[in-house]
Amino acid sequence: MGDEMKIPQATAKRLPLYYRFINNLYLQGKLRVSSKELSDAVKVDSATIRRDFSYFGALGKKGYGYNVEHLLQFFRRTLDQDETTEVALIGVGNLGTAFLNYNFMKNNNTKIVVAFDANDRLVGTEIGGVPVAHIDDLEEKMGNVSVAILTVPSQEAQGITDRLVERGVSGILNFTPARISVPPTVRVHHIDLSVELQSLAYFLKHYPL
Amino acid sequence: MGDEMKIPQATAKRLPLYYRFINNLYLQGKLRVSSKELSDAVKVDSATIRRDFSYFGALGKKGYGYNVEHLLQFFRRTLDQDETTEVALIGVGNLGTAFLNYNFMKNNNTKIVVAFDANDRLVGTEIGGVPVAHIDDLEEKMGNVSVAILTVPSQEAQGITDRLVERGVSGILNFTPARISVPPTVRVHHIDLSVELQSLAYFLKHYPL
DNA sequence: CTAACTTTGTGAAATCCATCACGTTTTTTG
DNA sequence: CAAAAAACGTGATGGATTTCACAAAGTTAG
Repeated sequence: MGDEMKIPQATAKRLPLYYRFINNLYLQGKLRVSSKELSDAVKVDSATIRRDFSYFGALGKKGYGYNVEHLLQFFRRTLDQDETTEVALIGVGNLGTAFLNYNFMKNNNTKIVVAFDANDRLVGTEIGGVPVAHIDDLEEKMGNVSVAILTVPSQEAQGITDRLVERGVSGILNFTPARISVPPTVRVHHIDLSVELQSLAYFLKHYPL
Repeated sequence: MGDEMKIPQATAKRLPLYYRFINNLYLQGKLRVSSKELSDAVKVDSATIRRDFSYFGALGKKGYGYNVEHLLQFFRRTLDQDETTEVALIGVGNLGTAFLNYNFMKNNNTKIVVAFDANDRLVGTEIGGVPVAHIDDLEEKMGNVSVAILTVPSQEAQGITDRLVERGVSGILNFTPARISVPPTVRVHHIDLSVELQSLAYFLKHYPL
């Protein structure tokens, strides 16, 4: 594993974005790309892109740019694109349903393999090709997925989280407004939709561009 | 307007989060709260919370903490909670529908007032209390909303964005994987669901906790 | 009232990140 | 082939943010 453990987190967060755009270029048949072109596409400063890539060594050639196929293969390896990460989704409400129907597998190595909900009307059905099980059977039916998407009502968030952690989940994408507590070995990414909307509104009013 | 234009962006992004938790405390009848307690609740370091608050002056009292009601009133003013920001939603697919059904107005000063889609079957209906209009009538029916939520297919993203910008929208919450181009006077926040999921997977594999 | 305790607000240090600026290498053009 | 242009990789810089750590001020208990 880790050749390079020293990649800045900010860089790591951009890698999947780079990967997607490089893949698009590849599909379009482009052979080479410069940091400037990539910058226009992903809206990240070209110097930042070069810096990001440089953490992995010299991927480009001076005066030429980057070879698209080479870059793509590199990112595929780095992002483990050949190995699918299996994901469980907890809470098949509006948002959960949207994710199940969303085709995450397009340019993506993550796949929702099972969903859980407390609503008996949903249990046993399939949504977006994913079977829905009862939340009571969580421990029994979640297999060995290590990542969970949490789209339950906030009140349930901590309780479910505790069960997920107990079951060995090591990453949680939390869409509930609740800030959940986990042991230090578990990573949580929060996506708080109303905070995003409110902070956008705040920026608009107080940080005129 | 701006008494203090010098609040760090990182702080500004946390304000809505603080607001929500302080509101919860208020509803629970708590009279005071320390930065340490708040830290446990929102999972932000207590020194960071104190620093954040300090940009607005001395909101607390040494040895005591912060008076919940006072804090709440302060944040309500600061975040313009009394003035609702009207929002338009473009693209009533799975994700868009989820947002329409989601009750954004709970502890929130933003409200989706109109939605647009190209599907004639949806046009004229109401979802989550929000009327759906045809995308062709965008200019005519969006009133003077200044914020838009973009949940259209990526291919449409740039075209719709151009029309929104032309119509005077100054903030866009972009849920499409496309990186849209806007003039420098328009603020865009990207929420890229598959990037979030992939980067979480990457962190899990490469940044063991 | 005093002593022990609590908690803020903030200098100072540390960290993290983005960007500039340019030497170097390669490509392209004439 | 020579000169001009393109574009990388990176040292250095500056800016933003987080965190430490502690004096000052207030609270609580006896």
